[in-house]
Formats: sequence, C-alpha cells, structure tokens
Amino acid sequence: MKQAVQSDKPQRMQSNAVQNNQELPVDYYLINFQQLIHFVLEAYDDLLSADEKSFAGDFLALSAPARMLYVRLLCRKHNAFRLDKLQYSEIGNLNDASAELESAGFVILNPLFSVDQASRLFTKPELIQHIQSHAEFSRGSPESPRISGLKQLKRDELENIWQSMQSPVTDVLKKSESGVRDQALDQAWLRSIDPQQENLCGTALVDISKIATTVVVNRSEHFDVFRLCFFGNLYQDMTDFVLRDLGLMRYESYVIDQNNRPFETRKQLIAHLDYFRISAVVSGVNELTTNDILVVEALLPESTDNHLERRLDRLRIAFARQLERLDEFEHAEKLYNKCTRAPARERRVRMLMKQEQWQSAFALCQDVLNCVVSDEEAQILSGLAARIARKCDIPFADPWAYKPPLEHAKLINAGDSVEQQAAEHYRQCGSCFYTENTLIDGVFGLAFWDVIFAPVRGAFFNPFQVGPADFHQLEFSLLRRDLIDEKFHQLEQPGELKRQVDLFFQQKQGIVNPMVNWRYLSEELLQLAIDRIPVVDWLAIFRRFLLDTRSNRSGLPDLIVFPDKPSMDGCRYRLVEVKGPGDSLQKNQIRWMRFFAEQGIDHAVCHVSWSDEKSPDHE
DNA sequence: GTTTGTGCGG
DNA sequence: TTCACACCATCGG
DNA sequence: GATGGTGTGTCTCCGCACAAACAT
Ligand SMILES: [Mn+2]
Ligand SMILES: [Mn+2]
Repeated sequence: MKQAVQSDKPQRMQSNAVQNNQELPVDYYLINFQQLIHFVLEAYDDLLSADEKSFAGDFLALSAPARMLYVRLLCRKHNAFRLDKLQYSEIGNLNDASAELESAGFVILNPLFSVDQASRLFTKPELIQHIQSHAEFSRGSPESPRISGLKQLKRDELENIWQSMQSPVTDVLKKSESGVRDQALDQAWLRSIDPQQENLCGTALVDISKIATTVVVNRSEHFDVFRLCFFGNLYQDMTDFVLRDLGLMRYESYVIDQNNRPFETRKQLIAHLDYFRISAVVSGVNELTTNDILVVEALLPESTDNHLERRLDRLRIAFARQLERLDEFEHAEKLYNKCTRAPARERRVRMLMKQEQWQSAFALCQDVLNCVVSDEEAQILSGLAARIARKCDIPFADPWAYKPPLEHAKLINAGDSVEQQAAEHYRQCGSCFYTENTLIDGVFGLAFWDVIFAPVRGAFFNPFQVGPADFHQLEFSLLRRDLIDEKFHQLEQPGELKRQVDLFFQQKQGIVNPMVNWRYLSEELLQLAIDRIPVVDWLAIFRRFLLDTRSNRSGLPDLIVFPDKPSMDGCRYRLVEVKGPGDSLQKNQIRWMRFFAEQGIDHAVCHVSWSDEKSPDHE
C-alpha cells in the first residue's frame, strides 16, 4: 500500500494554508494593472521618458473593453494570438476592442509573420487541413501519397510541410512596417546584431490573414519599464497581485517610503533594463560561440549599483566559463578580470593550473588569499594553493582543511531517501528531524524578524517583497548595526530568545520571510530546538548568518538529533550530515562543520552503507 | 483511451 | 528566477 | 579525491482545459 504522497525532502507539515476564498471583481486584472501604472507614474515621474509617459496616457484614454483586452494579452506568455480563438466574455466584443487597440497602436492586426511564427498559431488538425486543401488545390502534384499519413507525423514535421507551402511576401516595405518581434527568434537576433554574421533580413514573411485573423501585442516594451520600476526586477509580474488578493501569498506589512526607489536615475534604470533584456536573450550560455559572447559582452551596461554589479559579474563569469570550454583562455581571462566577485579569481587560478603555470598559479592564490571576498573563496583558494604547493614542493598548510568526526551506519535499504532512513536509525536513542537548513534558518528568521523588516532606507519599495532589497548584500548587517547589536543584547537575556521566537511564530504565521519556510517549521520541533540548543550556540550561529546571509544560509547538516540521555559531556543535541554511498561533503557543509568544531557544537558525518538484511544498525 | 506537458486564470 | 543537494563520469595520484 | 556536468525536487498557488504523443 502506498502512502499518500510522501515527500522525499525534509519533513514537511500539512499545508493548512488559510485561503480566504475572496471573490475578485471581473476586471481585477485591469484594476491591478492601472494601480501599478499609477504608482509608477507618480513615484518615477522624473525617470520616465516621454514615450513611456505617452504609453500610459494613451492607454488610460482607451475604452474599458480595449484596456481590458490589452492587459489580458500583455499578461500572456506569447505575443501573437488568433483573434477568433480568444475567449474573454467579460470584455464583450473583441473585434471592436482590438480595432480600437490597433488604431491607438497597442496591437497590430493581421501582421506579416515569419513562417515559424505563423505555423505556431495553428493546431495540428488545422495544419493537416491546410496541407490537405492546399494539395487538392494544386492537384496532380507528386506529393499526394504523403497526404494520407499526415496524422502520424509529429507536429514539427507538419509545420515544416506547412511552411514549405507558404508563399512569402516579397514587398520589403511592408515587412519593415509590420514590426513583429518573435520571442523565440532571440538567438537569431543575437547573431543579427553582429555585422559579420548573416542577419535576419532574409527571413521569409507570410500573410495569413486569408486563413485566420491574428493580433499581435505592440508597445509592450514600455510596460517592461513600468514593471521594472515597480518591482525592481523583471521576473515578478501581475500574478503577484492575484496571489496576494487570494490570500495565497502573505507579505509583511512593512512601511513603504515614497522616497524609496530601486532606481534613482534614468541611466541606472536603463542599465538594469538592458541587462535584463540581454540576459533573457542569451539564456542558453553554453550554446554560444566565442564570437557571440564577445559581441554580447560588449553590449553589457556599466554597473550602477551592487545589484547590477552582481548580476553582471554572474553573467560575465558564465560567459568566461563557456570561453574556457571553447579553449579561449585569453578571452576568458579578460572577462574574469572585469569581475570582482567569486568565482572569477578561482577560475583564473584553475586556468593557470590547466596550462601548468604552477608558479603564476601559486602567486595568484597568495594574492587572492590576502584579500578574499568570502569564506568560500578563501576555502577554495587555500585548497588550490595546497595542491600546487604539494606539486612544487613548497611548504603550505591549508588553514581550511577540516575532517569532521565520522560515524558509520549499516542499514537495510527500505527505499526511502537515505536521510529519512538515517533519521529513523537515530530515533533509536532520541528524537531526530530531517531539517537540513530549514530549522536553523527559520529560527534566525523568526528571532530577527523585526530587524529583517526594519524600515531601513531603500529597503522596501513595493508591497510584494519577501525581504528587504539588500538582504543578500554584505552591507545588510552594516546598515542595521545598531538594531543588530540591540537584538543580540536582548537575546542574551535568559528566556528572551524563546519568548521572541514564540512571539513571532504566533504573530507572523504564514507571512513570507526570506529565511523562514513555514511548511517545515512545526511548533513541536521549534520548542524542542529552542529548549535543547543553548542560547550561546544560537547566537554564535546567528552571527555567522549575518556575516554572509547569502552563502551561510545553506550547508547545514541534514539531521538534528535530540538524544534521550545527555552524553558524558552534557550534550543535548547534535547535528548530523548523512552521506550515502558515493556522496561526499560539499564545501559549505565543511565550512559549517569547521565552525561547529570551533564553537564546541557536537556534529558528525554519518556514512550509510546498505546491508543485505543480516546485521543492520551497526555503528 | 490513455498519459503528459503547457498555459491560463483566479 | 532560482537554488541546494545528490548523483554520475572522468581522470590522476 | 577532485572536478565538471547533469538531474531532482522545490521554489510563490493549484485546478483546469487543451493539445500532443503514446498505447500501459
Ligand atoms: Mn542534504
Ligand atoms: Mn547529506
């Protein structure tokens, strides 16, 4: 008998999500859209271009049905539609609405399409029908035997046949005025920017208005700007409004200062916009050629702030990594040198090692180790330095080398995940939870709830943020130094940690927090953990979180064990990382364990091996 | 007829 | 807009 | 053992309709 959907991953509580099944007004999407537009018009007046403002103005001047249809289309994944297939009963007559939209330039009706775009607008049965009637029309063609087996063909093949039957429009003027962008043609677009490559002008365009009425969204790039201003990114969209209004997502009610804006200058705004557009186009980095990369990299904007710099570094490092695969070490080196973030310098060392330039590699290691940007970088560079030193007979002791205590367990494989089974094993002598990062991250998120959501300047600028904008920046702690000092001062008082964690757990139940995943936090586990783990241990862990909120939130051991009887040194809890056959410790796991050793926190790695039923559970 | 995956909508 | 972790193939000491 | 590449489950929801591929 199978259990009802038992998740493999850490112990999860039943979802008791309280859904206020509120009814939304029929035009909820228009209301939300206009709310966003008005918010941005007001708060970003000085950053918007004339074009963007007239986009908003023109839109707001439309009739309600037209506005509704535009928003409907804008929110959908693709930008080209069959008008006859759209069904929005709440809008009324779609022909009228789309005609109004066209005259205001918000859509294009019956444009010319590339054959790729065009064939995507039809279903398989429709393609078959077109092909058949085309064959009938030009009867006597030698292709007729193929007709009977059309249903067996895959969609792609049918599209190819269909496309080969279309006769391209040759009028060049019409082509340029139609202005239809194909979202899927981005790779081609990329190559078309490069003058050395063949550009898109050769693409055949077809007119399908005889077969179907089509509508293509226009001017949507201006909405991107509004969205970017509002959310501070381009990956959130209008669904956030709905999720909130349906009670599916609950955001903390932090104070939004009107002066808080993610962008302060037009230049900064455009730089971010350019970044997002370019990164969307080159999403498949490991298919890019050397030339692609060099062309696109040159188009990247200058960094204007930490957020953009991080994103640019990440993209450049991905580019450079691909250049490494293509054996273009010099080009890769140049890109890495533009990056301040990890793992740029690590990669430079590795490239030198691949080229067997041991002296330069070792020297670079030492340079980097004098000014590392993170523990992770220090750990990796130390390891590399140690390897090079061994090779070249240079004395070098790796300060990050650490071997955690080992345990072994021989278990009968019952099919569950190895962590679940190891947890069961530890339950022989206490209680044990498979929590990975969720418990300790969660307690931190609860204990520091008011610090995390403190109305620091620039931290909150829209109602849909899971945390402050700078939560993952290294400056997070610096900008909240006093609040954090005060928090530690409070938590040092006896019973205060428990009190505050309980308080926020009750008060904030279900509200999103970057460190809290409510699904994995049960009251029982929380009580036990706060009860058993000494406050000094908690505070030490919290301080480590605050040093680097991004990388220290992960790497915590799989299991937490609460032994029934304290061991001889009075330990009342231990943290155990489970390793099945063929798995080994990750870098961040080692860093946490090294930290546990420094703090005197009981920890171990449990190596599980499978037994064939004879003598299980042997340590 | 099934299954599977995607996109939509609230 | 992932991310964190596990798993696997490969290679060299 | 180290490394790089890949896969998995999960992430901010979840039911539904539709289309396509497959036939357990
Ligand atoms: Mn794990
Ligand atoms: Mn593990």
